[in-house]
Amino acid sequence: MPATLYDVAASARVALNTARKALQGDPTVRPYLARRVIEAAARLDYRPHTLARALKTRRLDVVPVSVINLHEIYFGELAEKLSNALIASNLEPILCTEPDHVFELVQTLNTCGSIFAYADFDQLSHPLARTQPVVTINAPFHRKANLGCVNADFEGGFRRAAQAVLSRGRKRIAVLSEIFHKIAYKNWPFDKFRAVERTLAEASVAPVRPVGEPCFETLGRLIETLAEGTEIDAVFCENDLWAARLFGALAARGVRVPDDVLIIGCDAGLILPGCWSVKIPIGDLAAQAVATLRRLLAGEVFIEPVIVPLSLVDEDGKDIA
Amino acid sequence: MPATLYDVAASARVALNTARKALQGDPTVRPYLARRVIEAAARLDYRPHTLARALKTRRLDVVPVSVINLHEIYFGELAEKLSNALIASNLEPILCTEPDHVFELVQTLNTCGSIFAYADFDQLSHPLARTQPVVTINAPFHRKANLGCVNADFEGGFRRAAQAVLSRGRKRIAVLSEIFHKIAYKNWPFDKFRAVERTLAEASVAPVRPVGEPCFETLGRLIETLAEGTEIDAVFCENDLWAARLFGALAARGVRVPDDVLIIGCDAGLILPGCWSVKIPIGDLAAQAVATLRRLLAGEVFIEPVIVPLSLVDEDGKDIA
DNA sequence: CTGAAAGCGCTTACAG
DNA sequence: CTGAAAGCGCTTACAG
Repeated sequence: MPATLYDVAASARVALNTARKALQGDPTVRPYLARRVIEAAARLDYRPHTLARALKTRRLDVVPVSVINLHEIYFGELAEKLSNALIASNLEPILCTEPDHVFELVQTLNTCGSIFAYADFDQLSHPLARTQPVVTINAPFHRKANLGCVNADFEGGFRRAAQAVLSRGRKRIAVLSEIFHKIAYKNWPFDKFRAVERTLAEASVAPVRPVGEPCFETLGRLIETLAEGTEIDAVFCENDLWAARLFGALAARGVRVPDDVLIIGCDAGLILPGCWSVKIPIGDLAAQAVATLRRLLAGEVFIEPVIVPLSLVDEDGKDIA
Repeated sequence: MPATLYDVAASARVALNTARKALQGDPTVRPYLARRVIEAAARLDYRPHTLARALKTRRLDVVPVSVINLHEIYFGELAEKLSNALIASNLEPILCTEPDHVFELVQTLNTCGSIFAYADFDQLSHPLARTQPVVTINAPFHRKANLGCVNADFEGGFRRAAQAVLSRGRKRIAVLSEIFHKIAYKNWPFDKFRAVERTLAEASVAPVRPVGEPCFETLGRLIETLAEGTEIDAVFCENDLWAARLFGALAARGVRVPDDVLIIGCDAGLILPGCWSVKIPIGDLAAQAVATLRRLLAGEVFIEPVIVPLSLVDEDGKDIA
């Protein structure tokens, strides 16, 4: 049975409230009493009971963090960085994989705010913001009380990446992405590859893609197309893992990277020789998200969206102009 | 202000306790009253207050899960699978990146058990097991009350992998692993590559490695050694990411995979053409961990360790004999 | 500056 | 089968 505040007070021979004040460093407690209390607490290995406190104060310093797809390296790293940033900020992170689950938690525990790391949850995050601060990461911005918003600048990042590819004289440019294949032109707000398409269009370069489809959906399809003799000299991939798979498939067929085909991945976990990668500054996203949450908790109501820039790097992590 | 049980009872014109029983489906409540209560609860959008309940029952159905290094694909996937398995089992997962943090949570919230997904935390998990069930994943087994243990069979898996490599006639076998380089022979319990070494030794094959070192620490070092003319025809890598990096470095130098060098990765996230990978059944680990926790919660005190087998697969995910 | 009382929302005996 | 009372461990007025 762990010691309660009552035990501490009894052991220090003071009133309950005095014990509490002493432990919270309230200066209105006489020093010699405070000392007695603190010693008693140490002796009894007293720890405040978070539940009881939260029940009374109606506030648990717990922040549910919704991060889906933890098996993807981007989300895993984001979850880790968010956790660390919250702890450093004296908040208790609770990672959830299911966004609905955050919703439940918030209704049922007295959480103090939450963070959503995915675009598609307006219908969850907005009602939540009526009760308490919510920060979204890479979700569309809405000007709304208690709602913060931190976004990576996919548009700018991929525009610059496309320009860099064009500036190297590449004109037969393809996109390999299952997601873009599925949701292209569906008004998805963070459509990396639409920025690429727009940039190509401005340079009057038509992307290489299967007739009637927005891009290559599978690696097999892309390789097939190459084998049929269609020329491709650069490929934007959904992420670094797909970039590596493409690298492997090309290497197995004797296609040289980057001489024949330049490969551009994303997320910077793994950049193979000659490849490029668009780097998402995950640590910055996490830090900005927690900073925004802090501002909301401190009472700010409307906060402008925070935009975090991306960069384009080579295999050594060096910036590419 | 959310509705409380008191509100529901008042609205249904029954006593507090009757309302509670009705909501919990207690058959001793008269049906017509139960109906009134349930309707009132629905009308008021009542949700039981988890904190208050836990304060009284001294039991929160929350399971802290300690998973470090979430940015690594293995841990990310494990965290995700554990979360899903716990939710499916009606327990509330709380993911923590810091193991010490779990310790704090358990002392401070009334959690009902916890899961540690890393080997090195005996000094945390064992004291915890005095209070409540603890399940470790890939940690050394200790016969101890309230302590469950689920382990992947690294020894067997890598032994079979090494045998498969030998059976293909490869004799110049190297290991590329920063971790093994650091902790080899330090009694680390899940030393994948020690199993490889033993298997080679039994076949009287000496591993290829820098003089006086347990293995290659960096990719650069391995490539250098190859360039100097040392023959290597198979490399065990720490994981699939390093396998891919090695693949890339070899491809850039015109070395053929697997003809010249066979690459064996681990974790099966990413297997490039011609490579092999030792597959850790993460879903099974998670399922077994939750099942073990359930048994401990149900009152079993001593549980034998659960061993989950690994498999060796090729780029298509097919088993290799 | 200190201490006794009420109450957060629930559950658990227990009396009717 | 139903309902009034006590209490989980804290905090928050408030009286001394």
